[in-house]
Amino acid sequence: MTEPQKPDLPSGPPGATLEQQLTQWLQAAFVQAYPGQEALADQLFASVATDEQFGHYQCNAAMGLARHLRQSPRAIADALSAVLPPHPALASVEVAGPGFINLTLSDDWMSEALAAMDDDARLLVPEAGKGRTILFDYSSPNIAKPMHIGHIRSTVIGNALDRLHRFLGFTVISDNHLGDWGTQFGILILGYRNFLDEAQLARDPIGALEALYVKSNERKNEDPEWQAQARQELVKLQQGDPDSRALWETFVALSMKEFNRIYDRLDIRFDLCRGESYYHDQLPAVLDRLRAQGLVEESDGAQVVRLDEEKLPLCIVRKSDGAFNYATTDIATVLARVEAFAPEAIVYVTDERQQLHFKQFFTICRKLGIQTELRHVWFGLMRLPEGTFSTRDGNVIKLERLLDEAEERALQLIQSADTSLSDEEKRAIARTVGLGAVKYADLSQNPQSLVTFTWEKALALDGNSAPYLQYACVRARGVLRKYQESYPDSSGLDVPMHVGEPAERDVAVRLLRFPDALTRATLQYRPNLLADYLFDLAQAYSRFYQTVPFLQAPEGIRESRIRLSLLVARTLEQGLNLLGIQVPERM
RNA sequence: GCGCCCGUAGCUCAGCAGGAUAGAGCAUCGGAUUUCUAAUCCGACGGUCGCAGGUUCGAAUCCUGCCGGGCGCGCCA
Repeated sequence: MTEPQKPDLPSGPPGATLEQQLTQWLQAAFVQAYPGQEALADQLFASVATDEQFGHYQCNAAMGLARHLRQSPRAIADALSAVLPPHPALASVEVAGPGFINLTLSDDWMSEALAAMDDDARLLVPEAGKGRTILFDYSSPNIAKPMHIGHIRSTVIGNALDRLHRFLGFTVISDNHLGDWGTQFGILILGYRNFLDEAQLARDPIGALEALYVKSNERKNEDPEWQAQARQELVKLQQGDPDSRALWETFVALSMKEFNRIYDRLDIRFDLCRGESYYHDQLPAVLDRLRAQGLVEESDGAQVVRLDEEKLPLCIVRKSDGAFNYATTDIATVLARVEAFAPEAIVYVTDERQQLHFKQFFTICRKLGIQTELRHVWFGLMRLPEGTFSTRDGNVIKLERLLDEAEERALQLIQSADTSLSDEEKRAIARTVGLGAVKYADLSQNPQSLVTFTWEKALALDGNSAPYLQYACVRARGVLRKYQESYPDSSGLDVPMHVGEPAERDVAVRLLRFPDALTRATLQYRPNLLADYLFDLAQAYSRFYQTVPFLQAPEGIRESRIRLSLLVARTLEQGLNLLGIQVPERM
């Protein structure tokens, strides 16, 4: 359930992507050429050619089918190409090597397809998620602790998945499941009552709360009496003691104020912000329900669910001291979400350390008869070159400091450039560029790889980075301005999209891959696939920009290239926006 | 001990529904600006895809074992 799935790309028009159309076309031919072998048809699919010397798309299925059909791959490829009807998109279909079927798009078709893309607000991306509801659970920081760089992946990746699914037409509910309940509050309240530094609280609320927690927790670890008092405080809070409750509300309010400031800065909003406390009073009912299904046993005083059949460790659903823990809360949360929103899937975005927990609690949910797909999208832990960071070791890097630093570096770069921009404009650009760089650094790599944080990498402003993409976009838009200055009397851009020069064709072919790249990135929960695509498109466009004249080109071609540039700009901007990254007007 | 993940160029990483000579960025070196934004482009250099087996016409990609690293394994979330 936590494994990445094959993309369940919708098949067939209306609203099929180019790869889907070509795949259908190949499969139909296969069924015709090999009646009675329909079961093998789904082995045929079109994919982007590995090398453009072979064409734009290819189908490699003949080699794999040879065994099943007891024919040579070459014969199969030939038999297929013999029955393949002409395809409007293709200039040529060629069998090569051992049995590759190479497909080359026709310039005329690309020209028309680009015009259609230009006319389409969705850039030809099908609404694969229309009528479907999905809930995303991401970010989920802990109250009374600062957001540090360890929170950025869940927040940024989760938000990108959220935006991507919305664009595909899914009804998305984003929910920030705050860590706002549990044992830590007993410790914190006790610390507050004994060590409070009011001046610090006024100056730096979260820093003050964090310090209180650390100090109180240290005392707890060496002083059994203190530990007992902390437990007392927790019991008082959970029993609804007004003083305790008021303190807790203060902690939550102070933290949320800070979190919201950061979310605003990150350009992230949640539909819901239901922390663990929201489900607190539903926990006894969850235990009852587990008991009613005969799932609960007692072990060392705790209530547990055994998962021996699934070869998983047992899961504690109520501690020996009578308190509930996170597993029970998570089950309650699923039950409440299913009842309130009836989503077809609930997706959790957290780091890899929680994999076992999710396997356990997903299994229990299935035992309870929950049908909703539960999926854990996990990513590798972020660490520092010297090792894992932790609040205790005091080596955390706060998220805000990272963002400040990113903006600062972007600002320095702008200052050193010769531009006519005002200081205010420069600061605005630096904000967009710096934030984009930080987000892109996380979104452009495979989520599952472990990330070793370095300032240099997180803040890179060149190469495969957000500023590169933003810059390509800004330049692509800029040509329109120049064109209008140079040709004020032009009759407009209502011209056919010309696909002639190799550099122009490279851009055209890539533009038309946008629907496939976006759909795949979304349905596989892998924003880095979209980032890869955007970088590839931006590179192709930069080459085009550098090598092919626009304003000097003959009339007609000139307008076509402006139009192509604008389409590139729209595509890049749409893609970046779906990653949560904005594009400045100038840079 | 058991489980999950990672190991690809000097560095950081893509690629992994098996496919044609293994890609990019950074770094290094050499070029390009009377012309659309040089935060750019072109070229060079650079790899026994951790090791060893296996499956296959074909393996960086799938399977097994080993080595190295990260993380997890009943009252934290």
